[in-house]
Amino acid sequence: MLSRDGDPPEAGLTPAPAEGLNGPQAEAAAHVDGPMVVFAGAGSGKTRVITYRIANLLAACRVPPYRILAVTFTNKAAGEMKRRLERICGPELVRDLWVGTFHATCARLLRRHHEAAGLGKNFIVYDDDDQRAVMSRVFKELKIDDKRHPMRLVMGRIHREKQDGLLAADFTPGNPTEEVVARCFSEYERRLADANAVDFDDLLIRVLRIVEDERSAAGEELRKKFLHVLVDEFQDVNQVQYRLVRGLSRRSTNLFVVGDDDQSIYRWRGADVRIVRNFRRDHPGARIVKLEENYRSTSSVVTAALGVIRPATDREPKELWTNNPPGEPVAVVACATERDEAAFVAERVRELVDQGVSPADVAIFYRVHAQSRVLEEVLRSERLPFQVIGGVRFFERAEVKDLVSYLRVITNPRSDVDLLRIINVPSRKIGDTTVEKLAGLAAELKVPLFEALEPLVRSDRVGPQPKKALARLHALLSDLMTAADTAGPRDLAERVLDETGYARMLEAEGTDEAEGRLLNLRELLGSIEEYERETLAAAEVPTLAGYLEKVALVAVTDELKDAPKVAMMTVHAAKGLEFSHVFLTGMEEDMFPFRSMDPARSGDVEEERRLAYVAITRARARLWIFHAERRMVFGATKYGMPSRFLADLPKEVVTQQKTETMRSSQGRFIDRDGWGAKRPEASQGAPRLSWSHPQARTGGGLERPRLAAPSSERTPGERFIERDDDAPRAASLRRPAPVDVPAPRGLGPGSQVEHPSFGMGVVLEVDGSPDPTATVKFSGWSTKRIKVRFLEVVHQR
DNA sequence: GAATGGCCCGGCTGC
DNA sequence: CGGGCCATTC
Repeated sequence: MLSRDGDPPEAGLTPAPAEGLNGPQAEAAAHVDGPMVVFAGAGSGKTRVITYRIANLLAACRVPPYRILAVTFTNKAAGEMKRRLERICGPELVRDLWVGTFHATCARLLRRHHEAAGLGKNFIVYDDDDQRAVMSRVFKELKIDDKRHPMRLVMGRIHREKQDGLLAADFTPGNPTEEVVARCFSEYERRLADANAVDFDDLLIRVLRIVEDERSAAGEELRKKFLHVLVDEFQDVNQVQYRLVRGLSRRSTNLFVVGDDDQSIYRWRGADVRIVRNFRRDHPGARIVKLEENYRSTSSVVTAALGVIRPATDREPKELWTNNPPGEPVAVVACATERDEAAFVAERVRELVDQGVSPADVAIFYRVHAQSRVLEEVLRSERLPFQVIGGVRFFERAEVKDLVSYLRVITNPRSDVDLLRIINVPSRKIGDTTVEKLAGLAAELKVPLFEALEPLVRSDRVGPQPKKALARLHALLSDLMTAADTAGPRDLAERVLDETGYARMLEAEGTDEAEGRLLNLRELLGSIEEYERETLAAAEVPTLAGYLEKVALVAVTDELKDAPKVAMMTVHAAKGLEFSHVFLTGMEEDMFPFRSMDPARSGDVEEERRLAYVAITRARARLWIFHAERRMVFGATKYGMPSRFLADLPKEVVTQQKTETMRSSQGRFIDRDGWGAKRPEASQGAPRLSWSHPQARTGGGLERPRLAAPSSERTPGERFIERDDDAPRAASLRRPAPVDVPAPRGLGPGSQVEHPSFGMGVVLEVDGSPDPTATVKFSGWSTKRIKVRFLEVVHQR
């Protein structure tokens, strides 16, 4: 259960056993040898099982924490699991556990083994945006016509290859289009390598390649490192992730996975349900446990969920049940428009809040982000506090990315896309022409753009004005790089804002928009500060690289704050969460199940069905499901009939309702029953377009002031940054071990030291030899014996 | 070299 | 409907 801390059990519901676990749960937590798969139905307490299993491994089996790896689906889930474990086992043991997402875990392992992966130490992680920027440079250089070969298709293809663990060298083109893909693929790879950067897929593939390399010493270390590997949400792993955990657990054979094939909703990004279904086949002798009792929801909700999932084909046989009382029926609400829908939602939320329900116990789900806008507008006008998860994400905002790019250039000057991003922001009179000349020279010299700056200034290829501008930029960045050696991440960020003139540029603008951007930057500084605090609290050294890594890997759900606000998110983002009151909007054919315009990407109705199941099972006590007669989709009015999934809801647990608007307009497109309605024929057309309701108006007076005063943009609804308890423990990057400095005298037990590969550690003992060796306990690693001269002393005892 | 306005095209879910 | 790209203009 990933609910917020301290959630009280709903009135009338049986809480999960307070102490100990029920039969199957206990079995899953206790049998600690060999492979094991747990089929855990929604709300059956799987997080609890994993948590207790780890506690058991630590306390009863005395497994060293740094030899346990637990892979979670989000950073937030990792943080919550750690917090729960701390309460059971105490912070000492928990600190050294490896708990994190696939990506965060791989990033951390890759810091240690960057050499085996052919990466520089301070490699950075490129997000989608960066990947696109790189690829558009590739297209330019290879002179590929974006019309004939749309970039997103090329990138999509490469992405799919990489999800199967394949790189450019493994790709054999079979047709002219693939020919183009192949060329882009290798050029893209080359550019990332030159930039000392990896993308999300690389993060996993690089580690996988090391793990699967029989001859590599690093591979051997990784294969031996973990005595226990546990994976949550196993139904959503892809082939690369599966091979990874197989490799990491091959020696120990202690691979423990928990999943629910009914909740597999990420096939579109490479997840493969067959992996969990075939687990037994792939692991002969694997123990199987099924958790089928739902502790979370009322029986009405469970019954509704079962109705939706039962028609699904090809499921692992299992039967979810609950002892909980029926509670309130599920309300299915017919609405006229999306605005009508939003108004009804807001009204109900208002009632709940007035009755004393915390807004934090309420969530609004939708299939696609685009649906959130109207809901936001109405909730804002009702002064209901809310937070939108995902959508235009904080770290994707231009100003935030700008500052992050500055910081990345400073840690890793080889990153061309970052330099290009900020080369003329704020305006320095370095335009396209100059940039192209710089790129040309860099290509000739075979150096990164940054290193071509000085040569270009010395050359006579550019005029005196650009020369001056380029020289100034070079001096500015060099200064900041020097400053990075001593200043902490937060101070450095502040200096960047100040010395680059970025802050001044925004202040000078004086618009509300600029004001908002400044506010976001301040928030970014706040997040760096928080990172510093958390890292120090964990007795580690905050580094810019550590922060940047964290930034790159925040997941949407990590953004959910513990705040008394209604949470609004896509159903995908809702996975793993639970709320006492849930509003599920947009349950119409073509919307949910979603149907893409592009027949090539026509969705998978089975997956949509599972998605609906996930949505329903998030609700503990009350669930409302909405469908609207018509809805504005991409600027055009679309008429939708109720989703087929509504017809699968058992009638006995459902009440049907209509909004006020629907009642007054006699629900003209919905038959009396509410479902099985026909899509209105075009011939019925004319009157419905002229039909007008004050709320149905588009364009008049209800527009949201998009760039309006930032304060009103942020409250009561706000988009914000993550608060993540799982700070990565990256080694210091800009401080090489002081090889020629004599070992500090008096370095005794208890001293805090830092090592470039292993990160922070505590000295247990030091021998008295002329070139002393220290025994050091590193967080996340076993105790190591290391020459003192390779250690940097952080705190001397 | 920068700023502005028009136009086209995509149009989901996300680490 | 909205973002990104291009052409035009200062």
